[in-house]
Amino acid sequence: MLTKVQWLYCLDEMERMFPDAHCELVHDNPFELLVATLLSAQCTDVLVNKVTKNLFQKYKKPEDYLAVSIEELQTDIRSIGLYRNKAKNIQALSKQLIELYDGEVPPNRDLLTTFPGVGRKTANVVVSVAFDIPAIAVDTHVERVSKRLGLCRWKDSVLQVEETLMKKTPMELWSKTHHQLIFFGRYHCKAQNPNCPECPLLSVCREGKKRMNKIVAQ
DNA sequence: CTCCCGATAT
DNA sequence: ATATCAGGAG
Repeated sequence: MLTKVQWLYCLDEMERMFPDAHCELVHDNPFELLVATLLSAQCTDVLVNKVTKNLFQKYKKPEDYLAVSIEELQTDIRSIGLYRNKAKNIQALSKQLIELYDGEVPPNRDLLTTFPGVGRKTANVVVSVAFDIPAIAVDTHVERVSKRLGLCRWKDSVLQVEETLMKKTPMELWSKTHHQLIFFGRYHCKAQNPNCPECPLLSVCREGKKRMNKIVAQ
């Protein structure tokens, strides 16, 4: 397991690697971020941005998503994948926003998770990015990197990973650390072929040292 | 646990 | 051909 000192070393190195890590989902307001994040499930943000570029010109407010048929909305987001669920969720979410929140996205994680298609990860992204509320959204990259490093156990749930990250990271760094973990996972510690030989975190990484030993043994 | 699902990288 | 992508719901 990583010690507190080793984790703080990782934070320092990731700051060197990705000093300007940020949310890469293009958006102009909390509602657009909510829709973009919902669309991003099991899909790259590059593809989400390609779709939302047109989508956000056509649909500005929750009412706009309810003014079209489900089939039309499906067609507008089809290239994203999982488009039937996502179209249904966007319309149901829009309806709930209008009826209960006057069309405004509530800046509260627990309220956000009551929306259809919005789980803890999506809610954490919205409160953190749109409202500057400290949170650590655990997506596939954050989970993989945390487990490879040995910050948490392989069997841990995403909620346990999030709790460990919050416990071991100073709260004022939560949002920045969250984005740096994503950049690190996306561009360096990739799911396929992680670049361990050139990794600044190799000296403290459980999985990295294991992989390097395998290479040396051959 | 399974299902939803198209686009892209390997 | 297969793995993976800013997951969530049943």
